[in-house]
Amino acid sequence: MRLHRSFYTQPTRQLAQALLGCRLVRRWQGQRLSGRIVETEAYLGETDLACHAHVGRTPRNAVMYGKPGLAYVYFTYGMHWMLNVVSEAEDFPAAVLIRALEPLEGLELMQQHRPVPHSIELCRGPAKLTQALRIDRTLNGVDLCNRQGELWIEAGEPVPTRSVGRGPRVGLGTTPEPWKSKPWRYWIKHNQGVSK
DNA sequence: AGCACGATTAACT
DNA sequence: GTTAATCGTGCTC
Repeated sequence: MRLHRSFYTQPTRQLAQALLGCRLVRRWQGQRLSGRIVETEAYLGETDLACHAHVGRTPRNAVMYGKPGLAYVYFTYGMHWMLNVVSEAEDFPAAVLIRALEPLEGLELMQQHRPVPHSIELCRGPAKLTQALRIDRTLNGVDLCNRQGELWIEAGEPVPTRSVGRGPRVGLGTTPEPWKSKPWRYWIKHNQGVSK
């Protein structure tokens, strides 16, 4: 069952933790490609200088101002796509970046999209999982709650708080403090699918 | 019209 | 540890 809209209206950091253990599903050529979410990051509105919305509303980040439960997919470094889930209320620009999955279904197709020696490496990174699941600009703005959609999230075994690791977000480069060090990255402790 | 840079990855030394 | 790959975006001129 697809997660209901109300799930995505949670406060963003809470949602980032609640998404751990859930199953991200992509329908591709009639088959299911899926993985368990094991690592996320929260991006929290215009005041968060690490968030794309810190410059205000632009054509690129407009989806983040939309309904909770939309997919915000953006292009970066000239070659990579990143998947985010829009959170909280409409007009408040916040989202959760999905950074890593533990592959569950459709591993053979994922290997065709992204050949690797061991299946645990298929989705161990934000740009790796979008390659493996064939997520790109065509999915920017799609509604994860739409019954007809080709991308959605299903509930999983909840992860107890004691099993959730936290730390600073990755790759922020020139983002000023204190935003650069806010511990808004979450992962499942001791999980092999978490990115390096 | 031109520029600097990025929520990364893989392939180097 | 360092760096090239590669191009859309937002800002300056």
